[in-house]
Amino acid sequence: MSRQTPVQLPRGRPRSFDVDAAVERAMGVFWSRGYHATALPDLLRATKLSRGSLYAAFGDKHSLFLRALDRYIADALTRMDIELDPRREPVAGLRAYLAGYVDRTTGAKGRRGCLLVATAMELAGQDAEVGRRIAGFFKAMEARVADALSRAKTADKLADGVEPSSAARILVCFVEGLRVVGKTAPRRITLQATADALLDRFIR
Amino acid sequence: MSRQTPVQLPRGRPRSFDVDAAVERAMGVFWSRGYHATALPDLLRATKLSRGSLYAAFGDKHSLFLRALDRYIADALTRMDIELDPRREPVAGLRAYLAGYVDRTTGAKGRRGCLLVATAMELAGQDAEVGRRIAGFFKAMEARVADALSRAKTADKLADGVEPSSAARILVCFVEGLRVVGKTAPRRITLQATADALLDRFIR
DNA sequence: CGATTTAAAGACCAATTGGTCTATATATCG
DNA sequence: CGATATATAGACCAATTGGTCTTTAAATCG
Repeated sequence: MSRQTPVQLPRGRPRSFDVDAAVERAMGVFWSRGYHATALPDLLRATKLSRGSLYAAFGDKHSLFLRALDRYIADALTRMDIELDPRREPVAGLRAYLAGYVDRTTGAKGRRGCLLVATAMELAGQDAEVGRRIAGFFKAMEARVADALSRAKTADKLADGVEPSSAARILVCFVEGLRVVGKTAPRRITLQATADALLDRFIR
Repeated sequence: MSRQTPVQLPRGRPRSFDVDAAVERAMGVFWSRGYHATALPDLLRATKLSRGSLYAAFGDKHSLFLRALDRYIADALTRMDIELDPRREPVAGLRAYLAGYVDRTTGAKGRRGCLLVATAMELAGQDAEVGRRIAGFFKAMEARVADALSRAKTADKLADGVEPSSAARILVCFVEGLRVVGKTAPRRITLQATADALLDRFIR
């Protein structure tokens, strides 16, 4: 028996903008420009909010950034949960996972980069809130990849001597490195071949 | 018969500070804080120069940054030239190369990060001068690693099916990814084992 | 309606930004 | 010495920074 929401229903003019959409637009700005290079006017333009509304809704620039980062991380983990779904064939899942990174690392997307990697480099060392999120993301990603590799091993699809947890760490470093190298817009075909070559070292 | 330097010897008070040392100190600041987060007073404090001297010697913040970046790149390439010296055994060279990255990715060094990766993420997409330097560095690194792998292959030290140029691209992505993951200060022993596991997939 | 709440617009703020310029001291030359 | 060149210290600048606050309009309620 689910209760109706117990909060007092608000009495005045209701909120007229979509907070999540605003976070998403702000995320886009931080993603393209980085934290320090993003100025308030950029965020106001992107969210189409007034200064007052933005500060009322999010507190300050840093809090809004954390919301945007959380959104980015959640999106990435959701994507991985689809690609590496335990009901799929694990090697196919790993291929999809790598192909996704190759895709995001090529051309304009590649040049735009990755909010997570950029944030790791720009803030993770100095900002504890950010640092915890970045570390948590890498851990979560590694766990998912390791799990997929484990299932591949169970299905006897892994090459001799490949240990899932170790190979997972290799793959995590590799894909994050892809995001770095992708800033110089290498050719898609090259990246895809590189990713394939790495995975081929792991599978039977 | 080498001529004396043909430039007019300067007539006034000679420069009394070491330009290269100033670049190196500035590099340290950019390295620790990133480009946008570095303010002029930070650079003046680090270089112990007055505003006037700094602008006279380097033009502006951006030019000084490029000098610092060039210095960082030159140092990195010099290091690689030693580690991957053709007169050394190539696999030992590759081990030294990876061990160097593991070392720089652990603990305080790891948390400080890598000026090159941070710059790639912060500026490479928007700043053409920076973009060219980053792309050039990755290309130079890849060439050196590929060369070492080629020599290893000639010495029949490579596992079956390992292609030097492809494996070099994998290693470049891997080490740059290490620098990203290193921002969350993972354990040295884990990173070393991960690097070893990767290299072991390539050698016979 | 009137009370309440939120929105947008923009004035306003102190602090900081990158950068210029002046004054003055100092070091080297012929 | 006098000319030349460079150093430092710091005043100064317009523009921008993140952030607050006030005003006014709109939207919902009882």
